[in-house]
Amino acid sequence: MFDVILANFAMHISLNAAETAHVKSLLQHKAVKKNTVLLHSGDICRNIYFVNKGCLRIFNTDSNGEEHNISFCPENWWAVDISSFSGQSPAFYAIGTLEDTDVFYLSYSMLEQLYVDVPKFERFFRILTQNGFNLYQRRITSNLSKTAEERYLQFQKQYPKLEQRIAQKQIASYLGITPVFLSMIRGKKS
Amino acid sequence: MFDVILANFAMHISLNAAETAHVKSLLQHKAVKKNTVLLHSGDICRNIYFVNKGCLRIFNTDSNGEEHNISFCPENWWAVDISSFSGQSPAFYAIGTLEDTDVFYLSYSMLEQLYVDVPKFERFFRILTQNGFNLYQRRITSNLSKTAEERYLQFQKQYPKLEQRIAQKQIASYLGITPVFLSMIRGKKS
DNA sequence: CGTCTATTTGAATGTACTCAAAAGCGGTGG
DNA sequence: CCACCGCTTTTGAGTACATTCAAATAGACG
Repeated sequence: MFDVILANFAMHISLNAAETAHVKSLLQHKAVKKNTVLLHSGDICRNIYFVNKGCLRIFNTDSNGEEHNISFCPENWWAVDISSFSGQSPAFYAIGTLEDTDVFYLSYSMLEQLYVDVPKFERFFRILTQNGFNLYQRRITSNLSKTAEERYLQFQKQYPKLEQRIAQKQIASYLGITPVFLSMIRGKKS
Repeated sequence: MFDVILANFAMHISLNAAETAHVKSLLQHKAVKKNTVLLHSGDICRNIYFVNKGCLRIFNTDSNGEEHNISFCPENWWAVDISSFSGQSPAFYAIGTLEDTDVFYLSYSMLEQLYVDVPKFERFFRILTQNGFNLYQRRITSNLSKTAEERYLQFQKQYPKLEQRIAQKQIASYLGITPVFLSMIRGKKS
């Protein structure tokens, strides 16, 4: 049950038995059906989610009512609107499921508690934020310099096998192109 | 001399006289000529820079030799390749001046020291990273949904007056368009 | 002042979009 | 289990946004 998330923690910090037991006691779990919204844009992001199974997306709906996916979160990824969560202010982004999904989550107050009880989690989430920062930075760079087709190939590398699990229109939204154009890109290589 | 950077710290943390004196003693200062590279891509990013006066850019040179600006850092901004700095590993990005620039900077070891001596700086730089994370996230979202012209108008808002200080080709590189096309956009509104 | 680089302008091209219609696929109810 | 409905994907034609190439003009710096 907890093995995936404990392995995730272990990527950046080492926990002893007591610390492991403590974090397990704070973690909450939820099974969520496909196409459910966990966080609505404008609401306060009260939880930080870890995907144990399934897939989330983080997206924004623009003034024309069009949704733009900024990130996919399959197994072993964390999802949060960092600005909303850290300031407990209204969210710019929404978070929703693309498949039936199992998440672990920590509320804001639980995480604050965890920081006090096991300070090394400060380090863990700092590294997580830095990695995300870096990932987005590079994504901007590659968006500046690459064509839609190149970005599509990069998506395939970054999210192996995910393409088979989610709708094309979700991928198109992530790439910043229309579903029609993505279909053409995919068509011409076979 | 230190007033701009102290005001910057004060945006997120409060320092007493002793703490202020301590951080002043750790901060190093450098005046750098226009068009100088402070960090070369591939080198290890050993310092985190604060722009006291002038303007930096953070950029990457792609495989075709083309430079892509990911960020401008005028007065009151911080500049660093966060991945390189935090891991003391080779940098993906380069950092250079667009004007004669005055920077304060902290080396990696100085910052580690500062974290030990004045732990609230952990908080300060965590917030800085979160803000950057958020900024880049939103930039990706807006790049997905907006035309070059809309992004240009957004650039003007985000960096007031900066347009007059730096070359058009730098702005075009930031927007992800050619200098030729930026010239056309600018031409048609007058 | 002269040289080098940046910017402007114009023409032709390519990349990606819109609109429209057809085909495919998934879920639901009979 | 099959038929139907709604949504997603494909395909095609025409269009708009942005690029490349080229040449002329303007600016910056020694």
